[in-house]
Amino acid sequence: MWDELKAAYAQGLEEAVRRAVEAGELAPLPDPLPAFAVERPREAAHGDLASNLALVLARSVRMPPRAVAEAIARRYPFPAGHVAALDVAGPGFLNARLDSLWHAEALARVLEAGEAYGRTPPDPARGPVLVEFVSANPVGPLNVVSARAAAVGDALARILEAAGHRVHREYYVNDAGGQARLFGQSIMARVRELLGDALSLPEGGYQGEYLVDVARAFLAEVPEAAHAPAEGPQADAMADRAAAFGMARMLDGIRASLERYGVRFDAYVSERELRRAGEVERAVAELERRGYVDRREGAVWFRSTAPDLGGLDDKDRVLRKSDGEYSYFAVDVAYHEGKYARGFATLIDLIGPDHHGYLGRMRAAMRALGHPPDSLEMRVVQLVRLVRGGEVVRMSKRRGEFVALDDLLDEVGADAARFFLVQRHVDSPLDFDLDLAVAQSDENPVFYVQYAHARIASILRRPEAQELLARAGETDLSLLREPEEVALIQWLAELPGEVRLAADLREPHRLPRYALELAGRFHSFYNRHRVLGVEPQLSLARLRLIEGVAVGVRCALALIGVSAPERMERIGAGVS
RNA sequence: GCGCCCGUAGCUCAGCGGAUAGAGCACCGGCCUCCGGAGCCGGGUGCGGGGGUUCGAGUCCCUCCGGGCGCGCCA
Repeated sequence: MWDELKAAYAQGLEEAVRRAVEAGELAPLPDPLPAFAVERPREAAHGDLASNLALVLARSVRMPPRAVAEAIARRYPFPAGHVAALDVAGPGFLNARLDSLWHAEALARVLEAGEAYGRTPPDPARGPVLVEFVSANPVGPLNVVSARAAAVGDALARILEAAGHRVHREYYVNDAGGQARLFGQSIMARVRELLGDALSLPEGGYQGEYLVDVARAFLAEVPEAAHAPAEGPQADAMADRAAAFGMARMLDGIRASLERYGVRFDAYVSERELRRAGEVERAVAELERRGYVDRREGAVWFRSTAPDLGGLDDKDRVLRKSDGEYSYFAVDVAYHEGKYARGFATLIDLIGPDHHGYLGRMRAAMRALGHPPDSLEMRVVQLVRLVRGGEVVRMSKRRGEFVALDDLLDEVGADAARFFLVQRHVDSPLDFDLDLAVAQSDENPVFYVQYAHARIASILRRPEAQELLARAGETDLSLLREPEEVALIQWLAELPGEVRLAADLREPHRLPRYALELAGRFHSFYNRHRVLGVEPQLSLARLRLIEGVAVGVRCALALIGVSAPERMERIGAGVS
């Protein structure tokens, strides 16, 4: 909403410059003026919009910036847009103040748009975006880093959609290869344990106790597993069956957890299926056809350091190991190539910290296959530490004492989990304070925001409010002129820009912050001014204002998958 | 050693090259006959160091210091 206004202001300023030049107050300037900025100042005292135009022009017209600014201000074509006043400040900024008509119009637009506020209609000219996230190996329940990836990835997808992109959410299932085999062997070790042998897990195997249940179920499903040898080809075959069985089971659990969490994928893509469909061979053959493959030391290599690949990678990568197996990387190349083949223009992967550094080689591969390397993006989702009572909670999947997504949901609920996990910049590590997340207090940001919404709902439910709204004709929103009212409207007007920025920068954490600020401004307003019990016209305008705030809260929370309740249960407020 | 990320208030973190760098928590003091006090208002300290680019640098470049991560024919 600010964008149009900024553009109008910029235009007005350019016009003012032309007039000043014609009047001989400024030296002649090139036709398209040099680039200058129009922005929202951080300080309210600096007006509603500020421009550095005079500072930019100072050098070429050889005048002090303030003098340039004054010349421009004198020639500014009022009335234009909704600028009510212009003044020169600081080193030569041109600060504009808006009139209350603009604020009234801004609020009216929020109310009119309702739940669609802040959303941009899809632009068919832009290619669809594929967001791949979580993609945790199906060897156990999701841990908290996956929970973070799920919250962030889903929020990012929602934000991109709101910004007018077509989005596809995908989970890549690593259900083949070395880890899968190890997983199957770990299950078989548990099977033998159930049959009375001492537990002997393979080197680096999965230690989680939950595999005992998997082993029991596998034994029930495939009784002959009891007679499988511990080693040899038959053992391998049985381990593969155990792996497939166990992974299917784990994946079901993962899907159920995600469902509880409110995160849905459009597709789960199986590595095993990719291999079976021959996509890996095809991708490797295509790289070879294009001249990026070497054979040496018994292996097949991707020449990612080839000079025409732009130095994206610093080392060649193995595609096919000397034992004849494809590397993880080769399969992933095939997977990514497939994403383009399916028509996606932009690929965004959320990856774990252990995949850091993976981007270069994958971009090199995509470039070798003829795709623009910049169209593949990866964001590292950093670690999460759970903190309880000021102490870090230790977690280890290998040792089986993890805290799973399900445990987190049991403890704090989906709203708090998602809000907290999205709140921070993805690539910085996050400490998740479990006590704070369940605190029924003002310190808890989720409650702070949800409370603001419930409070508004509560006011709107009151009979006096209902009555006013019911017989309301035209509401004069320009009655809203108190600083707290203006501050709320201006912040509401920021939402569309904030959504766009969050989409462009791939930074979902902006939305929880936005919501927090909105709630804060609402509480400040509410504490200072009465909505009901003032004169009816003003009361009506304020009712519309708080409706607008509720819309803003709902929109912001919806984009991160957090609910906006109409009521909140007061804990401990018993009958008495 | 090479590469990437990070270093902002006592703590957790924001900060689109702009003006006097902001929130929350913690600490101190105020505010309910009144729409949900799960709230509001006030109080103070900081950009790791040094160069550079710029009218202007927390933000860009170089360098040093400190911390994390990566550098497999693992996935």
